[in-house]
Amino acid sequence: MDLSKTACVILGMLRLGRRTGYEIKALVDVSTRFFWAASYGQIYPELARLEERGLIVGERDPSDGRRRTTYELTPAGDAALQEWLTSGSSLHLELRHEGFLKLFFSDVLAPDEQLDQIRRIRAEHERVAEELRAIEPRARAAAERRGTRFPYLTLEWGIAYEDFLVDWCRQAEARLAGEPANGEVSAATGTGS
Amino acid sequence: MDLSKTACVILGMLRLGRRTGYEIKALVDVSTRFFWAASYGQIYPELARLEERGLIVGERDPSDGRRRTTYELTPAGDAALQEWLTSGSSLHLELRHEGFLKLFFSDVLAPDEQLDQIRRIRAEHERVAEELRAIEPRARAAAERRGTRFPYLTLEWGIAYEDFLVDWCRQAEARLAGEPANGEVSAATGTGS
DNA sequence: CTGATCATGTAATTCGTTACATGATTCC
DNA sequence: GGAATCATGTAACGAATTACATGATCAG
Repeated sequence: MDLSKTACVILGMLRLGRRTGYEIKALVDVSTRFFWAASYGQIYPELARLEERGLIVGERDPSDGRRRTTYELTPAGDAALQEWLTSGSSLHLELRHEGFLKLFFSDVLAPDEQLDQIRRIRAEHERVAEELRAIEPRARAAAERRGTRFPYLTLEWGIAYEDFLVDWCRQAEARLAGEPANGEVSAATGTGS
Repeated sequence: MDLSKTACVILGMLRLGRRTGYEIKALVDVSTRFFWAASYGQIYPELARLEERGLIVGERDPSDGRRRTTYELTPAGDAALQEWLTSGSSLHLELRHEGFLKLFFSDVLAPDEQLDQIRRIRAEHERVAEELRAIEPRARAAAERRGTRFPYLTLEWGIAYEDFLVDWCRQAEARLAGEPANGEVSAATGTGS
């Protein structure tokens, strides 16, 4: 079938109910965004392609004036979603983390700047963790209303994930602050393995 | 200065010593790849641009036959690297995780397929964790040889990160296997909070 | 009546991967 | 001699963001 990942996101979101492109984008922004983002520039063209392929159907709201098209899955679209979900093909996995990239090269910095580097990473993840916790009540309500379980589970994961990163930073900061900048200062003590 | 992230990777790698494009790519593949990847299609054009801007200089190996150009930082390149490292501009942070995307939509699957979904995520991270552990001895040796600390620290992070993901999956699997598919079967017990 | 939100779209650009082409050298 | 590795590049493509343009509706 070769669907783009954006197409899969759209099919998945429509499986939860008929929606406009605008609504899909808004949903993505409070749910999958943290592990799979999507922008208008991807969503609208993809909606057109999916309709052309018969995987979704759009219905133009007759109340003309503000134009508005809600889409829903066709049986073929539902099948395509199921196929993607159950196919064992290799999972796209990609991380781009500028904070750790900077940290990787931080040997050339002064000790206090090195610490700052980690603190900045931590601040970033504290911010995201907060963002996720702000979403949590809504997600819980949606789960009960819709009788779904996995959107909430992935949110729990997101919170645990951000908390892990924050904790790791804290520990690294402590280690870095505790140990001398490099082996030279207290070479006598020796760091055993 | 507006450098591309690929440019920053190159400057950082050259800061560790003079290298060819090929060597930079090989280094990236065993170090930053896990949080910042780069391909030949990015590296070679970027090397040309950086030389044009005077941030690096290439020296063509005179032993012609196999052509080979090693690059090193200019003082301007070194300054540009420092500036990027210490600038407080917002950090690019992006995750694309198809496994969790599938998990998000997994309410439509049968219970055993739901479990498989998490197992596939876990298998993936177990694989990466192994990969990182295989790199560890080389990284430790390189750290001692070069007297650097942060490349090794980020590797430690990578291992802890993958281990965290594996653990989370294991726990989610246990929860999912333990609890009935949805509230209907044993609604009497009630899931407190 | 004004700003926020709903709503749809496109164009330009950037970023990045993949595949291919080429050829030398080194190790077995 | 042949396979693996070293080495450099480019062309085509795909993925994604950003900025822009447009306009309706709704809440205050």
